Amino acid sequence: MPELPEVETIVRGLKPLVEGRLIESVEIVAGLVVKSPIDAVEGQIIRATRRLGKNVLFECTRGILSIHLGMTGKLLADGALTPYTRVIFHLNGATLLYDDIRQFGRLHYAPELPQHLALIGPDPLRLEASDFLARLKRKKGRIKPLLLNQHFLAGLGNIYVDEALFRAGIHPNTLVSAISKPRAARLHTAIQETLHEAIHHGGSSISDYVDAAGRKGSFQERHRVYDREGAPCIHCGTPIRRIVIGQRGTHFCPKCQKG
DNA sequence: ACTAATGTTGTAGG
DNA sequence: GCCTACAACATTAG
Repeated sequence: MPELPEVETIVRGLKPLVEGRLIESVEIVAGLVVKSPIDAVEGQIIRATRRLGKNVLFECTRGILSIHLGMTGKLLADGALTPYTRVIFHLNGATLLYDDIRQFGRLHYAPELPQHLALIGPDPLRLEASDFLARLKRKKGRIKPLLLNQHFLAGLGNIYVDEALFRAGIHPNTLVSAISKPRAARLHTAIQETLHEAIHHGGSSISDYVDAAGRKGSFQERHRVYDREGAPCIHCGTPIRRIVIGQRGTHFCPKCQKG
């Protein structure tokens, strides 16, 4: 569910509500999502809250609590408990809930940034065009699975890859080696513009996503291809097509996005 | 009943 | 080592 813009929106909402607070206790309702002894954060203060790719990081007094929301994870400040509440963080003066229907999310605690997070790729919003081009040049295969790979760039998911490729006029099946330099530069711009606009609109709420206050985003109303199979392309009117690439549903305009 | 869903990871094969 | 396909994880919605 939550890609970079959704996680960014959650972190921005959470920041003023949790930073500086003491984690008094942690209640693990369902242990499936908990991957390391996170109750070690009890008694620690949340010094900073930030996003790393699609992960939410809570930098505490003596270590880092990292949360990946999987497909249906939610972090809710002072929300109501549901049948899907998996972890409850009791803070001094606030409650933070981790809700997750499918339980694909993961919570970790460690004194240092865990290896699986230290190895992810750069943030697409902080990546210069020249660096993006240099990284692309070293890769083989098709562009869509590459953009979904968190070791290449950290934060893009299925929605924003389809949207960015549409804006750049690139067919999702295109071999990376066949993308010209100007076209790759256009892709870099398209990725950043799409992410910035999505953050501005509070992310995309397709089915589950809500921010830390429980509010939906509105960027789904501005999707140009994602979840628009059969609907007319905003540029040429051609029906948007849906195919499968790399085992993921892929949406594109067959006229505006040629190989 | 069947399929697909905003994600990641381990395994196997080319 | 790199890339791809597939299954698995658990649950809901159409």
